[in-house]
Amino acid sequence: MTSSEFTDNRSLKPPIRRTPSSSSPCAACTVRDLAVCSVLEGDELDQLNAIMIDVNLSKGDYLFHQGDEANLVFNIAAGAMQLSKLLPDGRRQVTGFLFGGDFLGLVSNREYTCSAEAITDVRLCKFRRLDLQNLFRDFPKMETRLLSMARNELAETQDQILMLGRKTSVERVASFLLKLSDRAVTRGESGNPVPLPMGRHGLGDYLGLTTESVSRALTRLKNKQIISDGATKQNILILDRNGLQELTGDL
Amino acid sequence: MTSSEFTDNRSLKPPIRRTPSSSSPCAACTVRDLAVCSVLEGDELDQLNAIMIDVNLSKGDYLFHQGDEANLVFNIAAGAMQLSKLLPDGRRQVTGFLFGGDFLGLVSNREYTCSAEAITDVRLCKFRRLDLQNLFRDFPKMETRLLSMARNELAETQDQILMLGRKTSVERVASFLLKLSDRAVTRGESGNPVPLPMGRHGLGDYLGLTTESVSRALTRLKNKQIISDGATKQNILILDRNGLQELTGDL
DNA sequence: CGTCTGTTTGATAGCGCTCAAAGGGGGTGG
DNA sequence: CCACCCCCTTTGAGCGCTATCAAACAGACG
Repeated sequence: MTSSEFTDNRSLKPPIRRTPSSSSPCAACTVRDLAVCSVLEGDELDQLNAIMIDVNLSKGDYLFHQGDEANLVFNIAAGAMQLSKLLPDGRRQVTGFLFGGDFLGLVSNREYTCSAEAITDVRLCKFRRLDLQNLFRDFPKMETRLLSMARNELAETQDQILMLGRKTSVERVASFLLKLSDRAVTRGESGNPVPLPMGRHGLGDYLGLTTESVSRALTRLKNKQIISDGATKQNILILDRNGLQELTGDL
Repeated sequence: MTSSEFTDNRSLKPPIRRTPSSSSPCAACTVRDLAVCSVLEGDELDQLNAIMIDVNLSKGDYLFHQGDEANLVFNIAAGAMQLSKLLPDGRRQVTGFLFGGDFLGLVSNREYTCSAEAITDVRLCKFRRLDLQNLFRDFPKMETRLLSMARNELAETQDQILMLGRKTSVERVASFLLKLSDRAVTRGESGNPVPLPMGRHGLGDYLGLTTESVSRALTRLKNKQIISDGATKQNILILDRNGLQELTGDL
């Protein structure tokens, strides 16, 4: 394990374009520096590419469902996905949103513990779990990288727990907007206006609120002149970032 | 990565005692089969032992605080600890309880993202993060094991998110009692009565409730004859396990 | 232009929080 | 050994935040 793998990469700089050192499609990937693949180069990428299958999803497609046998893992190349868990009576909890560079299937052992739905058109790299496992044997640094990503995911998840357990509806929405903005910056976008690929329903199910409560929280933020509608409802313009930060409850 | 590392070990059997194959203290450890160390043997354990420092904590002691520089990681040998995050205004969220065999410090990169408090007397193995890192270079299987543990922790954390986001107070308490009971079984205990080393306050801060709400939920379960007080308030007797399961909301 | 879906706004209700006080158990000192 | 005290837990009364139910509104699409 290199020492850099132990450092915080939650605040990654925008991806740096590399000069293609190989003919594999990976070489041109725009999110490679964010993904597992960032630790591989040249010939190694070719080997990864050999076991990779391209998959395209349309908005609304489910990639897998909670309880499906988890033989496949994925790497998101472009687009956004939503992970959710369902209670038998229909209550739903969205456990996370995934974007380009995110790894999908890390948690699962025997079966997927949640469902994965495309909330935009999505392009992803599919791997048979066993194939990837075999590659780990040759490139242990991939496992190191995956552990590092798991560590970050765990840290994020615990922030979510704090949010769900102790924050008010406005604090939750404020925290979420800032987080989404930061993530957009990580992917090399401006982060303002904040892109909201998910609907209010998905948002509510992520924040532990109803769509109505999300809507009311947003209205209150608008009334306070802290945010405003972007061009569409899928975009929110942050007018007063400091004000928004103060309303997160995190200070 | 061996294929067994990809299998679900959330339902581990009670620890199997090994015949000591080495003179290191680890050989006699009762939770070794649950911990990172389970993948090491004989000579390898000696190397682990060489960089390990024994630590003892009394109930109430803090091992580290949120924001401290995270140079150390730990393995809990015996006792129970409580991890918590604090908001500036004093609201607290307990993110997890750790028991024998659990790894402490997995999440952290630069600094600890939460505080760790001993809720019973605790014995633990302390490692300098860098020392352990170096050992990973020699024994990549430790990293594999750690990734497997991270995967399980992530799965548990997502159950917690579902609970905090979508469950009622009674469902939260019911889920928690069953989970704690299962964990006790994993450690080789009976699981009934359920040991509750944490106070009602810690419990509430874990469940996203107040102590009063926890108390009321427990009272309701007692009135329904589903649980009853154990010998002390630190123990709860499950009278009707099926009834308790039905009240978790998970069916 | 009409329909359909998703969002916002409004009125009301309920669950869990807050504030308050009583109950209980363990430890300490007399 | 008992009495007292302190802290934790339980119980009670009332309130507030978010859910629920319902309807108006808006935007996308045919």
